[in-house]
Amino acid sequence: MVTLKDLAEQLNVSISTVSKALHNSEEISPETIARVKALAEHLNYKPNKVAISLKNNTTNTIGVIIPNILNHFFAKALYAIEEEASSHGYNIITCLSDEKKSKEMNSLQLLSDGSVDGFIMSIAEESQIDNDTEHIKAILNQNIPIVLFDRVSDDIICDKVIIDDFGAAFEATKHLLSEGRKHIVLISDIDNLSVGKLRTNGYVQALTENEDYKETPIVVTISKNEVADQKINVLFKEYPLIDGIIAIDNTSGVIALQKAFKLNYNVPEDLSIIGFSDDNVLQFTDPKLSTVSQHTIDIGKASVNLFIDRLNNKAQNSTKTKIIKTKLILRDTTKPVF
Amino acid sequence: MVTLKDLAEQLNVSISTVSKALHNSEEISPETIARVKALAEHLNYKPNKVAISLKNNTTNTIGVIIPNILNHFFAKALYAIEEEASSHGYNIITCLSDEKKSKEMNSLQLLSDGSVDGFIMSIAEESQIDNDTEHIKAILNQNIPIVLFDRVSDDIICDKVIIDDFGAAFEATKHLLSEGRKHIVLISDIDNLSVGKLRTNGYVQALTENEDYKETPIVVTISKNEVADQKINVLFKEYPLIDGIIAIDNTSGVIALQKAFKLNYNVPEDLSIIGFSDDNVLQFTDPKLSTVSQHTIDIGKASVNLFIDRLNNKAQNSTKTKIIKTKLILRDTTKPVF
DNA sequence: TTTACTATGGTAACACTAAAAGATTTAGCG
DNA sequence: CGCTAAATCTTTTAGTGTTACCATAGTAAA
Repeated sequence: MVTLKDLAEQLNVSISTVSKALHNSEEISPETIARVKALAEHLNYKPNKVAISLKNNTTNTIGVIIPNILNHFFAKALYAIEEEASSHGYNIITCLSDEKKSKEMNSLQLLSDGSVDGFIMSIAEESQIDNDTEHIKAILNQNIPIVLFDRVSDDIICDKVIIDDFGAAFEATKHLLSEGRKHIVLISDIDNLSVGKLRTNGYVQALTENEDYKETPIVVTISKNEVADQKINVLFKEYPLIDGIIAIDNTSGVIALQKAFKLNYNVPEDLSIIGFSDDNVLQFTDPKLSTVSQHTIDIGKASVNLFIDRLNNKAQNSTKTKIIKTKLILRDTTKPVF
Repeated sequence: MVTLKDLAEQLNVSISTVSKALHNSEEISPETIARVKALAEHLNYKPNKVAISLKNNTTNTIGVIIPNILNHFFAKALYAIEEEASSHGYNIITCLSDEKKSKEMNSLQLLSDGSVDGFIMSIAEESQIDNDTEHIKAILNQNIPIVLFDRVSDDIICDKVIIDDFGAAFEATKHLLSEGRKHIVLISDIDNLSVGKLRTNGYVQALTENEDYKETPIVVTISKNEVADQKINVLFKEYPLIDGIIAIDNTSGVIALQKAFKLNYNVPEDLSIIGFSDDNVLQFTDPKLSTVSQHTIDIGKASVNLFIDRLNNKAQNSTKTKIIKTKLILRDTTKPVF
């Protein structure tokens, strides 16, 4: 790479003259500025980012730790984070925790060596199950900012971006009740996660506070080593009266719809289904799945903006939690509202 | 962050003594080493990555430019790249070109300021359509290494990782012929891309070199602003005799299966379908889609390894192209082989 | 000649490491 | 014992690319 030194030598001026010239300093004569810029242009000079980072003690880089990039929600969040970050002149270093605490810890450790100005992350499943977030707090104690999104922890005091998980599930369940559904089941493969628990609570709350609803809430959880297909098949067999499904994770709704179709349920006449999927799954379903839209793009953007606010005001010791609104989008797997 | 200077001051020794002690230099007395290490540990000292990068003129960071992270193939490739890179001590800075030449160019420009040691990338659709890759060549001319994967260009001389797109489609088509299919249609929403063209050629070649096959090849292309659903519905209407489908992109196969099912085709008795999807879509299909597996993980890993080889031997001026084997996985949407 | 200004140069600092130099201790030997 | 040579340990210096700050040379006006 071409350096200031190279330019200075070729132009027979000092390094600091070159530096000033490139910054249009008024101390430097117009002719010199022109000469310097011409050569810089010609040799494709670029200020060395690493040197500037060292000098300024800031990298303009955000460490982004994602639990599982193959989950469409996180892929979309990453998309939004990248877009918003790059529009603000930030690069992102992506780390994938693979839902493992060890990898999460490792990434935090490694990148807190000055590689990044801070982190945007969603907590790994394993960390949530163990309820062990010491490694995250340790980073915050070093005064390195972190923004948590989606999967958060009350134990960690930092800026956060979440959706109203309880409210979203509550509203979706209310909708099924308003359709007159009497046997509403919740399906979840994220039972371990904070968001999963909150959504389940919302569902339960909606059912219990409805006086006409007689059934006890039924929560079907699908764990890592179970196959959703089979579990859902069993569900239909065990609860043939089922007439409403809330699927609170990314994929179960689609699978449930598939199975219902195979088993000749009439959707939405006999059975309504609401998923938490993003619209990417719609291409795979017919009829189109009604979903709770999480506005993932907004989540990503808000995370970046909170992060940048924090950098600009590190001292600020009150933290913000931004709640992104969800939207219940009724498509073809629920009855239309009148 | 704690620096060597901080440690030196607290211990009343020089900075270089501290540095050497931490590197277990034999020049330093065991007691001093112990004292230094104890304090370093206690204060959680970490060598500043940026300073080391400046000194060594290497960042241990790879710039990864992905056209579309919402495409499962690329998400999985990124997953593999991250995993392999981090296991070799490299970080990745992720940029999303969003299929746009301008964003791709921008990312290359910005990161070639010393932020990364080189790039692993797949060419944006727009760059491929315009057949304009000057911006990529410009980086190579600056002696910054690039590994291209999946979407490559013959114009660019660098290390590459690809699959045998022609051969994979050829083989899949051959399989349908061996089933005795007489009306085989190819569906593609990646008609613009190098890989799309190669796969199409493979399909055409398989058909034309088969003497018993009478039909002319039929290629249904789905462009960005068309809806796959509708286009595929039209396909079935226009070619009711259709008995074989090769879907060469990530999603069309699943959609075709959906539609076929709706239209009461018997799969695989009356109609066989082979997709190029990754196994993530299987959860959404019943019967399970037969696919060409691209071994995406291997593609990602191979890219990283080629990249590291290149860094270790920058001078080497012959370039390598690694071809990752594909595998035709016959599931339930094709007839079993006897 | 002093003052004021213009244009440029030099130095230090960011955190680190390699190489050279310096200081101190130890060993060896007459 | 006393001196030197060798061994051991520590410090200084320089360099990575950049910029902020301070210094200086030269010129022109007062």
